[in-house]
Amino acid sequence: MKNRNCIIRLSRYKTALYRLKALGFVKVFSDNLAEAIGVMPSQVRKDFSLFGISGKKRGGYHIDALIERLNEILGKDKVHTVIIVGCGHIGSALMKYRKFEDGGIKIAAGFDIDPAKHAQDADIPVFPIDRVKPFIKEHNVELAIIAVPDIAAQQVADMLISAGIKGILNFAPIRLRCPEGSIAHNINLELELENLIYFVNVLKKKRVNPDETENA
Amino acid sequence: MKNRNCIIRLSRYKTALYRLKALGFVKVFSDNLAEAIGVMPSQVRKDFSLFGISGKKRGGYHIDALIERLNEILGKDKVHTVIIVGCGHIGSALMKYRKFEDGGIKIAAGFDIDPAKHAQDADIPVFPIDRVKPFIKEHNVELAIIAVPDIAAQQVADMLISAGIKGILNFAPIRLRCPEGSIAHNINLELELENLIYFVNVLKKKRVNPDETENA
DNA sequence: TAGATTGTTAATCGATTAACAATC
DNA sequence: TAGATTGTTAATCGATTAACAATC
Repeated sequence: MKNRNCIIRLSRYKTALYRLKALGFVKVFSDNLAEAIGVMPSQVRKDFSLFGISGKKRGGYHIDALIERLNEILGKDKVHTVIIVGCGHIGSALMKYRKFEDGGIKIAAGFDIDPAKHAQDADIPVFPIDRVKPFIKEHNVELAIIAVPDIAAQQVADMLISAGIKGILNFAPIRLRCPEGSIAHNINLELELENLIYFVNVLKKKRVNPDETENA
Repeated sequence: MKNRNCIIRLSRYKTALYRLKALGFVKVFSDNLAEAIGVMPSQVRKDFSLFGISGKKRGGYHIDALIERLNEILGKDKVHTVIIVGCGHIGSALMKYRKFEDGGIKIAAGFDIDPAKHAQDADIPVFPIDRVKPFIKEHNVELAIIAVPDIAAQQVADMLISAGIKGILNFAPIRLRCPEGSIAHNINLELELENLIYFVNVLKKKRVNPDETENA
């Protein structure tokens, strides 16, 4: 169904389509897209049918139309404004992350508790944290990135949501709880690395003992 | 089975266990852990049985022993050395990321093509990129974080793997292909935000039309 | 003992894949 | 037309959940 994996695949199809387009292709078949992102052709057609995307039997899908439709589904047909709360190492790196801008995501401002981080006249200004609520309301911001220490994260999230934020991308190593009507996705960097370490170890054991193979 | 989700759950159990331990608890039941990370108690017991972790009927699991066992399974019973290739915004933020150090992950060095980034005497030194191969071999490094521009990422990955790297955590917005015996996990920041945007839009549609509800 | 909790087996659920009729 | 490709239905697969006997 229209679960997280499915939506992620839509993004990947889109990326692949931009590449094919740049290569001069005009239309594409489900096999091409399947191959490009590493799934079965029936998965591609299934995903598309879920969103009412149709091609032409024998003629495949028109790349331009498909990109446009995918962007529409993913909400990428308009620019989205995002604020970043917590301008430490991670937060300020994200403020300067180019792919956001290229992808129609506008980082409007940063907020931090530390006066040394404040920079009201910078390209992307950094304001004191107590300015975040009025800022959200004034600019109708719906998306926020949280990059504060873990102990502060839930409190910051609650505050942002009460001010009108609907979606949070959280880099603090804690799973945020959200009331209905808002949503948080968590990126836990240490967990990702820990996970990788596990699978590297599995790989190493396989080398030594190729019989006891288990799937990774 | 022992898939990615299962391993991620092990990490989450571990986090929850440290918290319970800090709160003074000594033993824990499958319900407590289930509650803590938001799964069913039978999921917890199933996960544990997959790794031969056993408790006492009626007595639950001993927290200290459980933490130790989980760390062992996850390979966290030893310190892991990691290098970072690409010391731009993201790369240098990760170099300073405290949670890695706290979690027994040692960032040994950074590497960058840009001489302006080099800092051979810094706390975590940054070397020219052509020093990476000898460095990997000399220090037996198996893990790398890639934070270079997307066009360079695959080439860098190939080079690292040929030098002995087994696991790559990739921040370039491209899916790395790896030969057998090595593995890459990809973190695509724009895709994460795009995904969040989609689910926020679903939420907003639900508000307007609560009937046509679909699962997020 | 009675009651609670594990460990495992069986049932359910949902997502992926295969198959194939429709049709260009 | 013959052959290729879609769109959808049915089959498969795997992961999660429920159930329950064992036992502390």
